[in-house]
Amino acid sequence: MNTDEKRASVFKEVKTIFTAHLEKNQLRKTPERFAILEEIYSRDDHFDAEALYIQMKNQNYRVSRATVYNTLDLLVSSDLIKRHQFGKNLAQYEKSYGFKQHDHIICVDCGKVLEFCDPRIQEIKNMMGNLMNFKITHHNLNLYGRCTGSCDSKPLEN
Amino acid sequence: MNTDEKRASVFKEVKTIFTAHLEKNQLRKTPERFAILEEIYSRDDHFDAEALYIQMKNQNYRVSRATVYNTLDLLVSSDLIKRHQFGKNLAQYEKSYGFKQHDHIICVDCGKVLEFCDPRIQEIKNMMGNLMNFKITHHNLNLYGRCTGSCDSKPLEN
DNA sequence: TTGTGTGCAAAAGCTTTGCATGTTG
DNA sequence: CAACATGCAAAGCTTTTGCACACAA
Repeated sequence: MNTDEKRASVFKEVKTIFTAHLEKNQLRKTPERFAILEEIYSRDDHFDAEALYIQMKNQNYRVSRATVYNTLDLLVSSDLIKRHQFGKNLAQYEKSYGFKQHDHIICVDCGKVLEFCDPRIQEIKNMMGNLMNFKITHHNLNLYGRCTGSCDSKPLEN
Repeated sequence: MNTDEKRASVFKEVKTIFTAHLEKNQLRKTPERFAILEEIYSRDDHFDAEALYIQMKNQNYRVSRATVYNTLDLLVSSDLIKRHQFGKNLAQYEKSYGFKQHDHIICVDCGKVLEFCDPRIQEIKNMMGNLMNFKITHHNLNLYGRCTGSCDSKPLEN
């Protein structure tokens, strides 16, 4: 299966999941919602709401920011995307279906974001959930630092 | 030593640290900066910039939001306070001097924030720093879930 | 005295909301 | 056709910035 075929197949699956979620919550299956889902799953890496909005506009898809924000919330509820705030007042999102749960290392100089997995996180979640009497649903672990050598180490403006 | 004496002694120490930081960076030791530091260390728990600003105002201390934000940045640089974003577009801060490094469990229903420590985090930081060639400076680990029973489980408005 | 810090208000940036219109079920 | 979703623009909220004045060094 080539990349395009794989993308098409993944999109079919997430569309099914999203449809189920909409039906379960008696929400409407509008073309905008599926167009946004498709746009997100056609790209890689992290993005913010404005970037997604611009992307849609660039493809001459008529959509409003309100709908983008609304749909992002729905997709987070559906567990199809994840929302992050890497220390700034700007929400970042990433698609999550079919990807292993992972955490992030962020370079405070160049803003680069790498991903990693560590099974100890799950152990901590289980243990702390029991200890504190919490039903843990999700988590965020961000490690911040400087990527020695591999970035030019110029501090970011924003 | 009673609570007030302890507070006074802690404030003396953080004042020394802050003074050193200001001098090292050739910044001015203004009364506003120390008043804000004192206000922060006279209270417990997490707070946001606006709450701090209001607190100062309520005590008839004449200070501006600009100065509050400026000073919060300085205190973060001095490692005297920590900045968090618990999933919302609002920075939260907490004093950190004299407190053990810790992470947070947040109830998504009632907003309650608990703290915990786990030595495995440090191991993960060391391991990932080496693996990814990062010099890790700090991290955030937030566990989100529902505090079963202990909260009234009414979802928060904001 | 000099230039950094402050207060104030305006501006900026991200997100939400109100309202009229469109469209799903 | 009735309720919900959308588009658009305005408003909301947190944070930043510009400018004149104050004050630390």
